[in-house]
Amino acid sequence: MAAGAGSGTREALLEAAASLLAEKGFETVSVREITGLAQANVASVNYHFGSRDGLIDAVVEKMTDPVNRERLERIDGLEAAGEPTVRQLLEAFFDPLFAKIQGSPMTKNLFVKLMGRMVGDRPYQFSDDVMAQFRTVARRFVQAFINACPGLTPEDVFWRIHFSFGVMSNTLTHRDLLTKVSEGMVNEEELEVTMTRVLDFCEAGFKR
Amino acid sequence: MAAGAGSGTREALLEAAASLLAEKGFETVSVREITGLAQANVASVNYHFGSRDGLIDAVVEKMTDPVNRERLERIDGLEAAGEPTVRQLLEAFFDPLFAKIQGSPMTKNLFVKLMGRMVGDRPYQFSDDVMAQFRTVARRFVQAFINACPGLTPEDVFWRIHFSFGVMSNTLTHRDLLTKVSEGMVNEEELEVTMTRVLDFCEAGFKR
DNA sequence: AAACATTTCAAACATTTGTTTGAAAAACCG
DNA sequence: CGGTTTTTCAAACAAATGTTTGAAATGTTT
Repeated sequence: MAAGAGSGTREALLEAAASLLAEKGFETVSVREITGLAQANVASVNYHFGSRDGLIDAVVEKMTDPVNRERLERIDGLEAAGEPTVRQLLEAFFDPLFAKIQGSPMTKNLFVKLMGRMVGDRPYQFSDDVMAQFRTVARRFVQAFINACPGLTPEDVFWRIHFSFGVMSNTLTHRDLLTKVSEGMVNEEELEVTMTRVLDFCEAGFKR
Repeated sequence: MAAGAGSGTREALLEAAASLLAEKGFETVSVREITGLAQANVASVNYHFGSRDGLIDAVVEKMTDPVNRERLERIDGLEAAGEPTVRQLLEAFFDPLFAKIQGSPMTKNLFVKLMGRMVGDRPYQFSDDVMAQFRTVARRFVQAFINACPGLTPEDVFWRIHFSFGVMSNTLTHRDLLTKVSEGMVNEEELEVTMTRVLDFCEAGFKR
């Protein structure tokens, strides 16, 4: 049983699943769509991942793992240097996501949407591993945000973090929508520009 | 062919569909789940609404129609009295939603989630009627927001409206999540209180 | 009551879903 | 090479999907 190396089709399945999940959400993508895109047999999903859910969990884990790891590194660095500001915390939390997005082999749009769905879609539930990881990250950041907002109650801070999450999720998932809806008033722009907009908006929301 | 009056099962189907859609999203709810909850026959959906999609469209239309109508009335009133502020516009846009939520025969949580999903879920597409209605509302509000933000470019304003939408959608759909995740730091609260939080956050995001 | 339209319902429709099977093919190793 | 494990694949599985059917039941009108 080879542990690290991928078997070709295994990787192909992961990649195909990722782009389809990004495009259509977690519930509506079928095994046959995935294997079709990956040019693999229908049974390969169950062979390599045990089940459809196993494949989805694998996709999610593969993306969240390095992101959450870097988030912890970033906040470590910030706290070593003093008391981080709200802006710094927002960047420490969201930047690793952008970095992963930018460096993705997938087309950017797809990857971005997938990331957005991971926080937005229900009733998809993360695996216990991923969930535990998120809890660790959350605890660290929540405490840091509270420290960075002396004028706000912890409850207030909690809600604003939640709101920022919502902005991020919605923006990642439906960024292209605005160009369509705006009837020419909003042009396509680089992801980085959009993300600065998001950070500006959220940072302002923490002011009191 | 009776036009206005509902046939009992017709109403039951609409109500059952609404609560199930709210709970599980647009894609995962089956016709048999709906008819089961409504205590109606499987065929009744196709008889009364032509198809599953027809039923979903009917549910959405029934909720969006009065909300969008009142939004237009509210902005009419505001503009008749002068130049509305950002806060007033946010309230004019979101209050009709809350009003409908509060007055719903459904349990609040379900209705709230359904409303949230209507802007958040993909790849659900509104019917052409509903879409046209939204476009009308959007045009009015966008222009008013632009007027209310002389320091911002139309593009900036557009994005911030989009962000506010995201906050609202995410909050409506996943409001209960925060209580679970916060590990006791955030208590359940009235919807109205949460909505004030949302408005505060969004209003701040429009400042420059 | 008779005639008509509307609504319900059990049963079956054809597809599609995720998963399993068992044998064939490929890869690996001594 | 021969033996073993790993991987592929066509076919079939049971279950669930939205939809259709045609006859019963109900309601309405004359």
